[in-house]
Amino acid sequence: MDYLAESYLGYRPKPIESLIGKKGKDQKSMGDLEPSEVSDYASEDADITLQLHNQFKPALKERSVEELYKNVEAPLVAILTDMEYQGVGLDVPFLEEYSIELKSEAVQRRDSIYEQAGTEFNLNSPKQLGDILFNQMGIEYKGKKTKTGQFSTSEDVLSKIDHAIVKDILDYRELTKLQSTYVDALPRMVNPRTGRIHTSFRQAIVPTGRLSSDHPNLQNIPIRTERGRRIRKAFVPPSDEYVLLAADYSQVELRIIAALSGDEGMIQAFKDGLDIHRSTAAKVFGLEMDEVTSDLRRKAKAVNFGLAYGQGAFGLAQNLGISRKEAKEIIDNYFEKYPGIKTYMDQSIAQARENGYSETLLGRKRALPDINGRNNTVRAAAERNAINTPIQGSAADIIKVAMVDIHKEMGQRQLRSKMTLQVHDELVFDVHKDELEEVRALVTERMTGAADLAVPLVVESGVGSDWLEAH
DNA sequence: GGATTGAGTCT
DNA sequence: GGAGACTCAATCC
Repeated sequence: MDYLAESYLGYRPKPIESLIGKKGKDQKSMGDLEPSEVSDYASEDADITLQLHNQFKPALKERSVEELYKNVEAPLVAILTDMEYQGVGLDVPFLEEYSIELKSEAVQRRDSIYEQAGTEFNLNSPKQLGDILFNQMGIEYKGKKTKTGQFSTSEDVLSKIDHAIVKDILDYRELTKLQSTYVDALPRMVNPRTGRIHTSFRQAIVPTGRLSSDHPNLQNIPIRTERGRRIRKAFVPPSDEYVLLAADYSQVELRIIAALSGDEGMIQAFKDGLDIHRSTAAKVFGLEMDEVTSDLRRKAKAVNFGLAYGQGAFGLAQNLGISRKEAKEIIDNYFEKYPGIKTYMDQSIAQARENGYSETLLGRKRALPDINGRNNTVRAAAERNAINTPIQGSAADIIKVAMVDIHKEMGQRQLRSKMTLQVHDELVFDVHKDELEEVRALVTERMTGAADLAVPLVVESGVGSDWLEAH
């Protein structure tokens, strides 16, 4: 190889260390190279590829992740490429109309704010806004300062203030966020050749194994508020011969917690197909299922949710606006009723401490060098990673397996339908109307069957002429 | 002009 | 003082 390259092409192979460095921050990826640093010669590329192979082959074996690589990550590369090429349809005229609507609303809010402040200023500057509200207008400030010593004007702080100007500010923020980040930005990203939006899915960014998406990020399209949701109406199929299919895993992270922990109570709740938050509330607050109020269900839901992140009493209290004492009681009660989960979380930390890493369902590993550190804050963060990584990462493993299965089967059956997006627990497809029932069944079956856990995996799907309808 | 900060969007 | 991302506008350097 070296001989051929050098003698026939006058090329001297570069040692691989010059490209990837030995370790840590010295590492350089192909993406970091200037165009002038990238070879014009296929032989040099091939040589570099071989050297990378020689580096990574033993490294994969060392970490026992050859199967994960061979069966999941490597096949996924071409699938993501297909999805990126396929792109998604965007209804540009719809967004152009919506932009005008948002703009006129925002202007009304802005003028109202200036009038109440008695002055005009840069409303988009948190620094100027904080000065106006808490110095000039004399509104009482109850939050904590930012790390640069400024007043925080975050939604968290503002929403606790009872003042008309604050409602206008929060409204203005929502309107301008939607407009600048989505409604105006997305049409500019339409590829002139395809007339569609082509995101980039990145496979090696997130330490837990999730994908990320950028240029544009299609994994954070709004859904929570009414104004935000409307943006999803702009995501459309390629023609009227197609519809959108959206399929998502129901409560996948909580199911993974149940399965990995082996907690009998939570496993049984999922086997029985119960409303898990209601079931949790009944257990924790000592009630029958039909005695659970919406407020108690909300609290149980917050605990279930915070669980996956290693959240403590402080965080739960903050989240629910209750006292630390009450939050602690709820959490203590929770672990008493779900003892398997408490044990599992302690074990997750203990195992990470012994190994120096956390591990997912398919053996993906995340190094946690700070897990034995002396700095309490840093160590606590590593302990939360030790809890969260197997949960978030196993969910990532599972949907990736489903994507590989579905893509393969769709290819073998020569279907015209295409997978277009992945949003962590959801897959989106352009589906030809003739194939709708076949694809819906295939997707549901493969997603459901992507892992064999102690609890069932449940998939919900919807169909529509836009992304909002498909949900 | 690039990097950082504060804010806000998603799972 | 809850996990993981990306983007925007203002501001800093």
